[in-house]
Formats: sequence, C-alpha cells, structure tokens
Amino acid sequence: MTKTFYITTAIDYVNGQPHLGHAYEKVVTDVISRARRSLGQPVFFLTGLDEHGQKVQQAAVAEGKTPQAYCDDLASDWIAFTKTLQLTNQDFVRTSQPRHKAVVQAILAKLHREGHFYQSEYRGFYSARQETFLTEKDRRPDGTFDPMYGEVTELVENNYYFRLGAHQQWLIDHIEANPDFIKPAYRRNEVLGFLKNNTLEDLCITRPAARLSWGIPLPFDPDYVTYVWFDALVNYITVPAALGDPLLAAALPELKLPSVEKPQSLWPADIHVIGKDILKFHAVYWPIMLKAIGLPLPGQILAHGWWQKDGEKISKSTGNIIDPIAVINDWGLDAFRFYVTRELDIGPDGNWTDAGFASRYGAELANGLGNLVNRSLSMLKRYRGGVVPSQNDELAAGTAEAVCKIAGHWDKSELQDALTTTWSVVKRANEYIEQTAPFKLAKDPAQAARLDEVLYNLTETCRILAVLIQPFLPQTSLRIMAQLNLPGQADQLAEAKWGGIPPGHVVGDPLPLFPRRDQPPVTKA
RNA sequence: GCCAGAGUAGCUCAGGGGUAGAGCAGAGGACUCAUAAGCCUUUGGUCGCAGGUUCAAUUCCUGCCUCUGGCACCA
Repeated sequence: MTKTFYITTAIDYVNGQPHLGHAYEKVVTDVISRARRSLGQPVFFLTGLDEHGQKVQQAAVAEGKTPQAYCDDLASDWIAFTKTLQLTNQDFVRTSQPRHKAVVQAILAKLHREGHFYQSEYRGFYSARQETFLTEKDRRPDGTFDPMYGEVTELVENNYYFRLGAHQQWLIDHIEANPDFIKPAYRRNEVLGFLKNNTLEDLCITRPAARLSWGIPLPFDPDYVTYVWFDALVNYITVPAALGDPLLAAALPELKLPSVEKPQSLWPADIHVIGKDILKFHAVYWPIMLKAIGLPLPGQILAHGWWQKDGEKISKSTGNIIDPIAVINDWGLDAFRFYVTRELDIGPDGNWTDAGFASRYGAELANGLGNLVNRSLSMLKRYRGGVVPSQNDELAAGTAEAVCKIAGHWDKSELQDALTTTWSVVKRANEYIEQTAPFKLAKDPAQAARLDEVLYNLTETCRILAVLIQPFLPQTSLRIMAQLNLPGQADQLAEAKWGGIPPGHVVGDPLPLFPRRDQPPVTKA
C-alpha cells in the first residue's frame, strides 16, 4: 500500500457563512492538491466543519433547533461552498459525525489509560449570562467586568488536564531538525521562540457536561465532554482511521469502525494548511497529542496570512467585507482563484483591492492569457482553416525550461512563483508573435512554410498553458482544451511535454476566455 | 515591555561592499493576427535618519525613528 499525499485545511467553525478567509484557505489547499495530482501523486484532500461548543449550542437554542439540526442546515451551505469553489476534496469531515466521535473517544480512552490526564480544580470568574469563564483580560481598566456579562461570580470547577510538560524539549528538537515542519520560516521562528522562552502549561481538555452538553463525552467520565483540542484537531485522523489507515489501526486497536474493502494509507498528513491564528495549536499541541497517541507527526504546517480590504482589517461591523460568492458570481470562479493565489504569497497578510482585482483580471487574464489564446487560434483558423501544421520546436526549449521550473514551484507549494513563471510563457509567446509577425507571413505565399512553423509553436504553447494553469484555473484550462478541440482534462503535468498536439488536428473556434470588463467588481453581499 | 522582521521609483516588491533593479501605473513609437489586446522604447529613487568601519556603504556595525508580526482560545 503506497501512502497517499494527504493535505488538509483547518475545519471551520459553524457559526455563520463562509467568507473570504475561508475561501482563500480552501483555494490554496485545492491548488496544491491539484498540482500534486498533476505531478502524478495520488492525493487525498480533506476539509470540513467544527461543530461542537458553546456558541453552536446557544445559537441552536436561539433558533429553536437541536444543535444537530442547526449544524446540518449550516453544513449544507458549507458543502455547497466547496462545490462553488470547485474544490477537489475527497471527503468532508464533520465533528458531529459518529466516525469522528468514535475516533475521539478511542484516543481519550487510550491516553487516559496511559496516564496522560489528571483531574484538577479550575477557579475563575464565571459569567452565567454568557456561559463562559472570564479572564483578567476581560476586565475593564477599573477592574470591573462589562455589564454585558451580567452577574460575574467566582466559581470552582473540576476538569481534566493533559500533561504537556514532558514534551517541550523533543518538540524543540523536532522543529530544529526539520526546517520545513513549520512554514514560512518566520512562523517557525515564532514557535521556537515561544517554546524556548515559556514553560508549557497543562491543557484543560474538558467542560462539565452540565454546562456544555453539545460535545463528545469522555468515555471514562460521562459528566464531561471534551473541549476543542481533542475534538477539532482530531478531525485530521478521523478520516484516515475511517478509511482503514494501517498506522491508525495499529495505534488505536480498540477503535471500532465499519471495515473498509480497500484500506488507504494517509497518515501522517503531508501538509496541514492553516491560518496564522491557529499556528500554536497545530505546531505545539497537535504534535504533542500525536506523540502521546503514538503516531508520527505531520510533514508540514503551512500557515497563511489574512486578507485586508483596502489596507484595513476586514470586519463585519464596519461593512468592510468581501463576499467570495458575490465575486465569483460577478467575475467567475477562475478570476477569483487567480487573484487570491497571484496577489498573495502564502504566509504574509494580503490586501484586497477591487482596483487590483480588476487590474489583474484585465492585464493578466484578459490581455495576457486570454488574448494570446484568442489571437493564436484566430490566425490558425484564418490562415490554415484551423488545421495544425507539422511539428516545429522553435519554442520547445524555452517552454520546457519553464515547465521544469514550475514543477519545482508546485512541489514546494510556491503558488505565486508558479503563476509568475507560467505567465512568462504567455509573455514569451506574445513576443514571438511580434517577432515572427505571422500576419505578415500570411500575405506572402513564399513564406507559407515559415507561417506553418510559427502557427504550430503558438498552438502548442496554448495547449501547454492549459496544463500549466489547470491547478489554478480549472475552468479556463478546460475551455482552452475545448477551443483546441482536444479531449482530456490537461491535469497531468507530463502532458506539458512539447509536441503533444498532433499535426493535422483541427482546432475549434476561438472565443474570448476572459471578456473585457470596465466595471469595478462587486464585492459586497 | 520583551522577541522577530521590515523601511529601495507613484504602487507592490527583488537585490546586495565598487555606474541602483523588476512588474504595474505614467509618457512616446512602430505595427494590426487579436478581447483598441500585444510588442518596442522611455520618464521616475541623495535605497528611513545619524554616526562608525572601509580606498569605497544603499549593502557591514552601532544608535535612533517609523511600521508590521508574535508574546497561548478570531481564516
């Protein structure tokens, strides 16, 4: 059984509708997934929802629904969202699913048995109205709590804790020995700085069921549900476990899930794509949990940044928001996928501007790629009736060099660099048209052979571009293939080898891929 | 406060001890296959401030200023 490349997004908390940040993380993960598949690797891409917790319980009650029904309703929106983005995820995990509950409980039982947990008192200030403990940070400057919390009382609560203390040094060693474990490097430095300058406190992993019923009960103490860490993070191994992953079967022998015909080997995850806000959970708690369970650590934690809009924080209260679905409806899915991966490198924060979106659409998609394909096919149609001439390799070497570079970028999840390099192929082809001037050659019958050569190079470049953009712009890739009248998905980088389009083949009719747009984009809901 | 990182052309950024670079935006030009797209040429910068090392600093060092990120519950 060969191991499948396993990549995940964070699971999103179901307390509303998906926004730009969610869309971004999912698109990035999807592009990496598609690129890996194109490189010839089997890939399993997982995304999903985090459904337990106080907020969901409260929201459900407020709507007069059971928490499960409330989650089911929202889950259908989130699943629809994966379709809108044309994600190629193989599964969609929900933490309220029985398979997830089974895995969480098996892990809790094992760690409890092996002495990783202990009970202890938690003393704190509790707001009955908000049903939450408050911290010193919640105090106002005068030492009182905001009236929104209602009456605040000091409360003592027993809970279970997970011992973290013994794990600090090996984790530091692991991060230092594996430079790619946390990317980008400056995030890695932050985690190392934190681990070296702080002593890890044990982690509170439960809430009393009396206070929070919407959660997974501890298998060894039904008065408690587990809280956040052993619920949400475990989603990453739920699906491998459910698919019969041999490492998980060995680590959790008592786990009882329906047997599968063809077990898949997924764990360890190759990449967890997450937002920078949850880096500590993934780079500190999660590895320690895995080590305690007896499982290998993921290969990489890839932390992306956040989007701003016009240089300011995106916030619902100021109305400074971007609705990804509105943008997609207006500009098309590929334009959206292109903008977020081309504009922002994975890691830093980015700045969404409508003008920037329109500018990239116009310059790079419409005038760059779109116009190249259109003018190339138009000339082939006009001068040769759409019949591909015999093969010529004038642009072969340059293209091959770019393809090789792009393969390297794909392999390292360097999406922005991959796009830049891909567009260098577009640029080169446009220059080639100016240099060879096929429209002049066409006027001179003596130049017919030269015109054939040029037209072949252009048509073949268009075909290769369909392969190179496929992970990013899947719809456009298919449309180029359709205009070339070629079968297939252009979803294997191996197809980017020069000489793939057969001489004598008749291409279809050219149509603008990205129509010119003069209106600013609609980004508000 | 502490720990990182950054301050370079109008914008986004790359670079790096010895005549400052790219893309976009701006200006000019020749062309016409194409979505009036594309191509060529080109205007922009005392490389945050002040010192120091050096024959030579934007590049190394020190200090300062400004900004950003992190310092455990927001994609």
